[in-house]
Amino acid sequence: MNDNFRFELLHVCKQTGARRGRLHTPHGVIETPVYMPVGTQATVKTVSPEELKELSAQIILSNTYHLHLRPGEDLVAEAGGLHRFMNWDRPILTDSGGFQVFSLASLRKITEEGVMFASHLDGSRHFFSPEVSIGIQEKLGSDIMMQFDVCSAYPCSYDDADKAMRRTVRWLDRCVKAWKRPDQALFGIVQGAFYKDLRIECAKQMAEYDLPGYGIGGLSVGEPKEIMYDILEALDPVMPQNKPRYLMGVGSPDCLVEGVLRGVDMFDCVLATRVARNGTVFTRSGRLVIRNAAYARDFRPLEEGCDCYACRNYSRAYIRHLLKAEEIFGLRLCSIHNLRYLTKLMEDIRSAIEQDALKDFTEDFYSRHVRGNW
RNA sequence: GGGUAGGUUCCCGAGUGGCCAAAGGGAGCAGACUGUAAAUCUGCCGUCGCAGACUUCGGUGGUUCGAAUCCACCCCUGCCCA
Repeated sequence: MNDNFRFELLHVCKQTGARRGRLHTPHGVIETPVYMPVGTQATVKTVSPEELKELSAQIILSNTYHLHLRPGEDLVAEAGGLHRFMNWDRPILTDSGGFQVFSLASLRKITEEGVMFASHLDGSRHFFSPEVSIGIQEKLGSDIMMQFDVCSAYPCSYDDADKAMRRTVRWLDRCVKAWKRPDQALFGIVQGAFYKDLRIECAKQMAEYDLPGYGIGGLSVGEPKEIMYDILEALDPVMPQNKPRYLMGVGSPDCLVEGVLRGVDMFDCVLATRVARNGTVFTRSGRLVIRNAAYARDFRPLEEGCDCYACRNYSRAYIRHLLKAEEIFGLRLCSIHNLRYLTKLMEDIRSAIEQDALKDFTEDFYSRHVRGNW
């Protein structure tokens, strides 16, 4: 490919094999492993770009399907592209709409040519194909485009997984052919559901395209975590060492740690911001349902020692009050905290890798979690 | 003082003889959430237990096999008139 998206593998943790890398893009460098906040509709819900920078977000996601429906890629292009439109000058990754084929399953029909959607907004019909998705993403002007893929569910029969994986590979081929702009990267997406042989075959086929990076899709769709970890372990040795690996839609703090341990470089997840809006925050000792009555008179910050804007200035009792009173500021404070929790977690992970101490870090991470989940 | 409309489970508010522990909201409590159709969704919400039992609809006393619902008196509240 070109040098716009050079990936440097800076260091491999001697304790764990985890990767410390650096991905170059036209809008700046991304230190990996990285967590990417999700801004589906050209905004990370409740959080401004300035706030995202303050909490050290390096890159954010946006979404092809959603922006196509509203406001439309032509309008975004007219605004000068997605970066200018939303006032975010750091890298942007756009998902292809493939996930909406999965999550809006009741509203679409898939054929080899592509997918016909009934818009979730007004029922109008929209056809997506590899070519259409790439065309939209080019108009949006994201730094990293994702291929249009077929994400299978859990559970999934071998036959269905096999078909979805092979179609995804064929669609990658079409995406590659449709892809024109050298200032945009294209990532393939490894599918194959929960079958290691399919996953490995998919990864090997996609590696031949020598893309700037590769996603791992179709995980964290309801399967037990151990199954996801198994798949990641199977993929680690077969995915290109010199390219970033992006585990799509993951995740919770513990899944980020486990993913890095298995060779993943990039993550995105709505969990942090969604859960924040629903009254739960991440802490080093596990999740805290901050809207619960237990915190009504707790005047400590969400997390002692956290450097985020919420923790520097407000108490649990105040934030709980805001949430109970349905004040928007509460949603913002929880979102900011959760995003900062994850960006800080990744900073610490990067540092641990550099020091060949990610195993120690992981043990410490779990020793703090009183509840065992997240 | 007269008239009138009312007093229902934390609040609002349905219910006007049995299908009522009592609709529906709200509040409260808890749970879920992983490439965002999510500031959403689900559950609990008189008391104790599995079933079931028990105590409730302003108060007291009646009518009735049976009353939140009918009758009498009393207490209280809103509005109108004096």
